[in-house]
Amino acid sequence: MSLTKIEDLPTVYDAKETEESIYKFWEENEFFKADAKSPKKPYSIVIPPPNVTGVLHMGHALDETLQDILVRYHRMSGYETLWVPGTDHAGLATQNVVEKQLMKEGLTRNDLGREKFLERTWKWTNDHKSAILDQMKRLGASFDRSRERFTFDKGCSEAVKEVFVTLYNKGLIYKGAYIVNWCPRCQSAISDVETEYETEQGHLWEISYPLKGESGAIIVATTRPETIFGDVAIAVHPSDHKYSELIGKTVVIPLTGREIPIIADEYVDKTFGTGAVKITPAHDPNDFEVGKRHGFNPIWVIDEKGCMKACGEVPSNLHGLDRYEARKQIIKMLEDNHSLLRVKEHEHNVGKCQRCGTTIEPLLSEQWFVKMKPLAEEAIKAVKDGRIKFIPERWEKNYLGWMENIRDWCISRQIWWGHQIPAYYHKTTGEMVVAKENPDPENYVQETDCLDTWFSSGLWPFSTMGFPNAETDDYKKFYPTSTLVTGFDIIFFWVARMITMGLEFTGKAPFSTVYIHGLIRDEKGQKMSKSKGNTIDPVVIIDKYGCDALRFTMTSLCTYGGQDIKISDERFEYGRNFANKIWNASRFVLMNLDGVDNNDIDFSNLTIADKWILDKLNSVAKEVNTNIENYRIGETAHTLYDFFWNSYCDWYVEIAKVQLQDSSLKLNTQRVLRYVLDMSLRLLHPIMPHITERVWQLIPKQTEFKAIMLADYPVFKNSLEFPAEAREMELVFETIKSLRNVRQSFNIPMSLNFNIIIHASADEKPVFEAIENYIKRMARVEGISYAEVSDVPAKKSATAVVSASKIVIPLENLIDFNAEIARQEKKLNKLQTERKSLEGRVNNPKFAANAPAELIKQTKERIDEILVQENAINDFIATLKA
RNA sequence: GGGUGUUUAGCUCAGUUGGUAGAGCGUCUCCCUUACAAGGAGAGGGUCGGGGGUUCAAGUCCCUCAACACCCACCA
Repeated sequence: MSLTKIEDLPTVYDAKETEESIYKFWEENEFFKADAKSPKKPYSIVIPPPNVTGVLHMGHALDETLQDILVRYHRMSGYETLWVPGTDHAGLATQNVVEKQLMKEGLTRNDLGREKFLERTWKWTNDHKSAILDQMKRLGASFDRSRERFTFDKGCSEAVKEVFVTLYNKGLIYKGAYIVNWCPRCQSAISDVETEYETEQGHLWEISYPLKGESGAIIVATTRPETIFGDVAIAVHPSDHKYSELIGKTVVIPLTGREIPIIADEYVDKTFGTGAVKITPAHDPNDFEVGKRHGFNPIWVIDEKGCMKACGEVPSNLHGLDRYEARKQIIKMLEDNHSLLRVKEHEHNVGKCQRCGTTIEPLLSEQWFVKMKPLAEEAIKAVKDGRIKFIPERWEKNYLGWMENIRDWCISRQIWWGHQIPAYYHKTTGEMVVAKENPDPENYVQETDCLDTWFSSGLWPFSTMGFPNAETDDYKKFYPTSTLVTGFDIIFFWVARMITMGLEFTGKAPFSTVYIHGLIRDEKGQKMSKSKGNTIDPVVIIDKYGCDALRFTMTSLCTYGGQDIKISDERFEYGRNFANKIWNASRFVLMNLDGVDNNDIDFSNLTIADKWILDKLNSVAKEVNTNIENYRIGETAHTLYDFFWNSYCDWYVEIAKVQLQDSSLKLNTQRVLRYVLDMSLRLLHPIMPHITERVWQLIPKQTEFKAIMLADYPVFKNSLEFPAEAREMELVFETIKSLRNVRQSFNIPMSLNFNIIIHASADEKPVFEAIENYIKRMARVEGISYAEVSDVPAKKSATAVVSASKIVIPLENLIDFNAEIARQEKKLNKLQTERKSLEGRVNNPKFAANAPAELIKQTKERIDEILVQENAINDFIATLKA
């Protein structure tokens, strides 16, 4: 890196310039590359692969930042760290994109045919495959691009085939006809988790089915009258007296006249609708079960496009009609026929395709399923026995609840873009073979269905490490992975399946911790979505505020409970301002390091301020390590912000300005300034990688590290503990603060330096003497003299009680003495209130009996302290009034 | 119907073994004090959703009610 002259550094931090050059510096030096042969202990994360069709959004920004923080922290903490990047082929999503392109050309995928369509989709994919990962570079992501993977690459295909064939051979994958969620737009089955329910205002139609051969009818309530042609029976509850006479009789379907029986089934709810249900096994999951129980053959009346089927069961005028159009027509026909008795408003939930929002059609069809129950057992156990831990813990319950009631997973999709199911059918006999390769391409054709895209993502933690080959260096070194970072919205889609598959195929939990963070929402708490137009583009934020500002702001908003995060554009000013603070404080330090040597701090020549900041830094290092280890990332950000801004900048740097004037202290002060800056930057680096690297490269020092990202992460050290001095510094702060308060209260201009008299207690006097220079400079004090605590303070003075001492500021005619009396009385009041409350406690015998001795001691000490201060204030007031 | 989360300063939210509340922004004063006005100094502001309980002591634990958000299930 080129070392810019300190004096040339701009006074405003230039994020753009910094981020570009710094990221390039890391990449060119291959600092992100992990070494599978390293003797260091491993830490690994696999990225939740973003869709190839995806564009970087705030959710990624948060997810990737958190991963990068963990990765950078562990890298600096001595782990051989690997972060595997990659993308997901996103079956349906990608297919839709390419189909849309074709549509513009007036083509459909069928015009091209499977092979040509795949060729085209591959081309599109190859053009876009890495775009989103390139965008993630803007986030500072330190993933190892040399290991970039794709869920549809060769290795992943191998893994998919291995897993599919094995599960099939174990009887855990089966093919069968079941009701699935069918998306008429995507023209494919989708899984249960891909179906989202929305409450809609609909209707409940009551339709009369006349009895065959006698008068009377049974009235059935339905929300979907268009399915009546697929009815195979009317069901009533066996114990429903209303209908007991009718069970076993035959009714006639209105409009077509087909005859169906009335049956009894426990499934029916006597209290809902009319208590009689039409049974349509081909188009309703519950009806399918009922139909199966009673041995009915399903009748299809709606096709894959959501249109009425052109079959004998459906009146010919409805053939090919869209389901909703057909519904209208049927209502009319039923009305004309006097079969429609009543229409009621009815609120109900309607399933929608997660991807396109189309109302799903429950459709009986032949699909492939994974038998989940047996697989789930181990996945439940692994979480229960702690092999896998969820952070925050409450998601465990969520996960377990789902796993314990898991249903089979429909994995086949009627699409072309994806892992084609490795099943082969004999061209003439139809015999099916499931195998990794076609046993005989002459005579066998492959199953046309593809797998759910989550099938391959479910293998991600080990397919990226070389599986099915368990002997690769990466697999041996980095599998199982350490932490999985993701949002709660894909626990079922992805996390649960990785756990299941990982345990089944590698015998190990694919990761030990699942760190679940909240979702990013807009300032009103609404989900961000393109359709709502409330999205915030991370790239825009980075351009405007800088990547580190984005990262810091988001990180600071993360809570341990994983609450959702509300953001708005202006929020990022927080991070930007902090970055600028770091920049300017660093500039100050760098500008004041002239003549400094390469030696470490001389511990025999430390001032109490030096000791205080070192002690503080030390405890911050301890806290930060603990917090990161425990996924308290937000607290980490707050701790570092507070330390750097409030302790280092506001106090230590100001004090250092005093010490730098003293030739006996200058050199060591420079070393302390440099050391604390260095360590602060290291502590901050995982959260704000660019600015810390940039500044760190400018610090003149001897170090074996080429970059801050490779430097040791600061940890707690006994040698940096100075508890006594840290406490003494409180006197400095209190003194200066109260003097500033006096100045403000009486509008004394900064230009006017006043003298003070310190009525110091015996044990505090030496401390005051040691800190005289700080007080003088930071509170603008001209001269300091001393008196006994017991001495009567001068008249016409403002006063401040600090600890056991009092500070008197003779101000002659400068202040309004009535105002000063009021000020003192207010303070007195506050103290008295506190004392009374404390005394009440101490005088309570139960408190004395039950409270810890240490607390009782502290309380008593505080009371004594207050009494001393109260007396002092009373003295002042008396003097003023005299 | 089942479950989870939220309710703390004007706004957005922190607050890990129970010991009388914090930050950022905003507000009010003052200040361009040679790192930083994206800054510095000072100030004001809360009966921690309501009610009850346990305890010497509750924002923190228990019960209950209310409002809001989300998840799961899905009765035609």
